Amino acid sequence: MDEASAQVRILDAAERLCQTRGFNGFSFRDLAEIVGIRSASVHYHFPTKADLGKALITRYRRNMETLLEDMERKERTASGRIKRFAGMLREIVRDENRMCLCGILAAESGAISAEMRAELRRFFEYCERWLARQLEAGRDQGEIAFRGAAGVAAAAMLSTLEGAMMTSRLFGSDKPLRDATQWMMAQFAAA
Amino acid sequence: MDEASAQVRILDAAERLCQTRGFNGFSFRDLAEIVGIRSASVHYHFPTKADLGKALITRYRRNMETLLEDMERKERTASGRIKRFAGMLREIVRDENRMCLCGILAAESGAISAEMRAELRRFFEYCERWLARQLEAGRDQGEIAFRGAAGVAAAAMLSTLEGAMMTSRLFGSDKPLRDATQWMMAQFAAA
DNA sequence: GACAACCTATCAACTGATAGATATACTTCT
DNA sequence: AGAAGTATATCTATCAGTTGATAGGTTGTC
Repeated sequence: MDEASAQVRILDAAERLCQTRGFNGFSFRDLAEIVGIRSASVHYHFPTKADLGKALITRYRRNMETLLEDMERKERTASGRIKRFAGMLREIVRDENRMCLCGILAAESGAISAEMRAELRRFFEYCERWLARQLEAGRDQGEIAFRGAAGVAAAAMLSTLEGAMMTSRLFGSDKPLRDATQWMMAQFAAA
Repeated sequence: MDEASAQVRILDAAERLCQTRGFNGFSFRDLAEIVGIRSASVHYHFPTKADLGKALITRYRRNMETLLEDMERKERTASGRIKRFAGMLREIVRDENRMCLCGILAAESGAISAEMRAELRRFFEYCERWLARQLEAGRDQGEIAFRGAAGVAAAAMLSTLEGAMMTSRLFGSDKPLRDATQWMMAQFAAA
């Protein structure tokens, strides 16, 4: 038996399916089949699909927050931390050609609930703030160079990575994402 | 009455709906209702949804090719042409918060047919080649500066723009895309 | 009379969602 | 300790609505 609770296993299955097929690309029955229960039991844990979607994003964001905060302690240089962040995204693409959960949901943002959208925004805002913090720290250390506001650069960075994930997925290779990461790091390299 | 043929009006409606809700976010009946015919008639023009999707991408790509080739004649500087390209994307976001058709389909690429995916790749390859050509022309003129292969820079550029479109859409504002465009142009500005 | 472009009518499959029964485990009371 | 009650998590069965798709009839034009 799987040790994890049904709730967790439902979220795991939903996350993977959403990352590969999009939010409208899987059903409660798909989840039920994977988890090994009936679709009514999935509804017991997440009454509506919007509830499930919201829980999905919240968990994804919290997990990302934990990972990034851990990284802030463990990785010494700012550019190292940013590279590791990009590496996390690369792992997602590598594993079954998945897309960032929030990236695919942002693309589908016209087809999801307002609550899901609000939660999504929080994810992007958090990532941007984190990246901006790394950029500023790197600039203070003379390790990273850039002109203009750190926030704008961080947003552009995130856009580049999310966009490159999409392309990588489409071409079934992590090369576009690797290239984009390298190009981007070069933009921020101190002269 | 609308002058355009039913086929064109179906594609117009499908394009808009796909850009806002994704490929799984609209039905043959949605299209029929907008165009003012019955869903069976939509199937007459496009037997399956994959057929429709493929036609959608092909038309979008051909249209983009025409626009970009025209632009190559009309706009004198390379940076001007690239800015105009970004401006085209901005217009899409501004108009009902739409997303680039091929961007949203790339995000959903796990949920579409192999034929659609192949057609999608052609779109991205074309855009990348076009951007790379502009970058090289700009560098020759001393108007644009960058290190490394033009192809890699062009791919990164396209990723940045597509990613920023996603973010703009999510936040319901074209500011992220505007900021990303400006940041990107600054990266390529000749010193 | 042939063809293109539409129509009506219908299909089986799938969708998200609900009502209500059942089983199991933990409290609480005698 | 044992009975009774309660909460949680699952089940079966079913719903109405939507989906992509098809068969076959109708209309209008060259």
